[in-house]
Amino acid sequence: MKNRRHGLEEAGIAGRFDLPPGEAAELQKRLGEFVRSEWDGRGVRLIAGIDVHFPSKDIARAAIAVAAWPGLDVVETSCAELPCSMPYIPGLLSFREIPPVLEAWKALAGRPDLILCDGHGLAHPRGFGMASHLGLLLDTPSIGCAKSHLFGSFTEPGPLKGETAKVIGKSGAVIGAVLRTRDRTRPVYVSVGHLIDLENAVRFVLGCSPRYRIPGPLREAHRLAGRR
DNA sequence: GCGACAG
DNA sequence: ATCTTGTCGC
Repeated sequence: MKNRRHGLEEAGIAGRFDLPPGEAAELQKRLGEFVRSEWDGRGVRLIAGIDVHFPSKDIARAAIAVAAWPGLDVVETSCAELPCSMPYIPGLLSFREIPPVLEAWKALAGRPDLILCDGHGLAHPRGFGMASHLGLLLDTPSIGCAKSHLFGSFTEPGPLKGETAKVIGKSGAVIGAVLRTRDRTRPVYVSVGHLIDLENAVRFVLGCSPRYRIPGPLREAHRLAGRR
């Protein structure tokens, strides 16, 4: 776990999203060293839900929905489109989806305190999923909230809202949580992105899901990025 | 070698 | 992710 200064030194390569698969995977391993999984207790007022849609084979459209916490009213939105930098390769999703997200983020008037990502964070083959990649680049606390499993072993959580089960990595460490956000509905997969711990990540995802399986901000971003 | 594989 | 309406279940 290196410090921010080293991160800045690697900024040049850190901003590359069109690398060959092998190089992208190597970069993930290096950048993963900068990820912090501790929450500093900062106050949260704005949560950004981020999602990316592909209106055509080679166009990526990102949408950000900024919601107030804990009320969840959407206070701002932003969208941006860019040509795809890479094809979809399991484990390298961030290299395909982050470019337009960075554009949409720049256009935001407010500065979100927390990012909710449609994908995994530490629960990833190299411990550096999209939520971690984005959180590190934006130096903002981030949470991975995926709709399906990618990496690690887990058991089924109980059937009621709020029940969880651990996701265990190759080393035996807890790398994520399977969380039921609605009674008798498929769970979501929560993991640390950056600058937060798993317990708080689960707490925020649950707090953002008063009614539906998908957290409000993510649901809204998905709707904004989708077909028009 | 075989199966798994975020969006 | 995308191609796509109605329909079954809580």
